Amino acid sequence: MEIPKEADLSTDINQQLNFYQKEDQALLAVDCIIFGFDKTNLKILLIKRNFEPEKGKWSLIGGFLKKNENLDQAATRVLNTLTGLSDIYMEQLYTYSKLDRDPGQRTISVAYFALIDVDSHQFDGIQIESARWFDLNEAPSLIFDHEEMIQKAIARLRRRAMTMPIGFELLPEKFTMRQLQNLYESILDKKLDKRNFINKVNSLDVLVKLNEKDMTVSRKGAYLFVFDKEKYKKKVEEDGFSFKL
Amino acid sequence: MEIPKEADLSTDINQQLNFYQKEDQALLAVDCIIFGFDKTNLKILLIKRNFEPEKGKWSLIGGFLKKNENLDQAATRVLNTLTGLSDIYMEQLYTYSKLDRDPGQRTISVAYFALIDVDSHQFDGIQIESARWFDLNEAPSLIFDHEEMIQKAIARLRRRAMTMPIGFELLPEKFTMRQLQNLYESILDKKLDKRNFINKVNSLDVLVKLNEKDMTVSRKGAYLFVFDKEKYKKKVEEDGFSFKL
DNA sequence: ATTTCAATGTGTTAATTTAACACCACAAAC
DNA sequence: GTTTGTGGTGTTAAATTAACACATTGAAAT
Repeated sequence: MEIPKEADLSTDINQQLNFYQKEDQALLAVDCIIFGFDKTNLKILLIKRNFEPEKGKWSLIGGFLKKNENLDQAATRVLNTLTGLSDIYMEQLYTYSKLDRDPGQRTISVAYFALIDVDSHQFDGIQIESARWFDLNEAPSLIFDHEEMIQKAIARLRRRAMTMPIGFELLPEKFTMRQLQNLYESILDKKLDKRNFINKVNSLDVLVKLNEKDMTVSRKGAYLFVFDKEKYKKKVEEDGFSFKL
Repeated sequence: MEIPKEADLSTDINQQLNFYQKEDQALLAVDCIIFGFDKTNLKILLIKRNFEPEKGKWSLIGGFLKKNENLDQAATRVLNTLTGLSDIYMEQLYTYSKLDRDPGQRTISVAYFALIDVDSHQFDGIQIESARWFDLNEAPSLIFDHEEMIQKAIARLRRRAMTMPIGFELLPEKFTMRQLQNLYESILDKKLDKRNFINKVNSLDVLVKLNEKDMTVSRKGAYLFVFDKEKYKKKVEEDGFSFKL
């Protein structure tokens, strides 16, 4: 469906009628809160803005909705354009609409959050020359309402992590128990008991222990695990099983 | 902040610069999922559309975002205009952006859900001549993606009801334990054990039992309770207490 | 006056879940 | 062969949740 520009309206007789033509229009943006995990810490990806307004300040990556795409597509496109990444877990978070949130022009922004494994995905260097990973607590101050967005994203991530197996989006395919626990400790921002954690994870019965060790992590090495997506799906369908950590 | 029309852009030199002027604009709507409770059943408020497109079909109440208001204000205004109600619990739900979701014109819609007590709030009759409360399972089929919105709203309401004391927004100030339980059973769509429910509610210690009975409800009558908002707030602040039902 | 009825109100116990807790094993470095 | 850092493993107490049944009330019907 076309959105005729205002100038086109009068000549728009053979197209779909425009029932709402006297209503105000607005600029719609998407901003992406990108969480990453580097086997130890939870991080977010920020860029230094290279355009006005607020050029040179740190911000979330973002872009504008185009007339021929929906918001999910816009968020995916923005993420892909700036990082080269595709096939990433993304979820709509909240829509921000304060009148003066963007001094450049009245803009409504739909925030998305994304989860990626820092180590497995190498970015195309050109696209991210001004991008950097920041530890959650060490992030610089950001433009507009981007910090508010991040706070909400963290809260959402926490809730999701407790009830859905999205944590695995942040890990490489093979991971150690300790890495998984580190991830959850980062997300929840609290220490967990090692034995209770393992017991709990094992009771969910959706991990497969490999006959393979990660030797980089200690003298002794640590067994690697993979998340069994199929088994998880089957459980959800059959027993109405739900991931609760 | 003004949003200049496209036609104004060339003359817009004394105003704020428009950095993003070549970007597409879009029409932004808000739609409200209004939940009500009539002491027995959970209901939603729908209206028969009296304008094109889809005139005569049932829909959520909705309206367009104006350039001088944010989305929360738009949702509040829409609700107030159509029902006369103000001071209502509202919460942003999700933003819908499928390209052809509204055949009238490409429109992005931000859904809000609202909670009101059916009996305490009498509507101004004129504004709602075409509005009706429907039982959740008896709702007619709706225009656009409004049914999808309702499904999401129900899911959100369920989650909220388990962790925040928003249920009380749906009840009159004074209510019986049975009404409270009916409400939760409606929201969760399952039967709860009477004694366990009361034990749980009492253990939260945020209700005050009045020396007053609702005699309409049975021969014997049932004690009335009120939710002690102050006590609740104090608990949240002091002990980090969280409402968990 | 007695009975009926429909709804209220009230506690205990078993089952499950969660939380607390400590020691040995291994392999590399020295 | 001793030290060192990390991995790996079970049990018990505490807290929470779930299951469960019967007496009370007061109006209405007889």
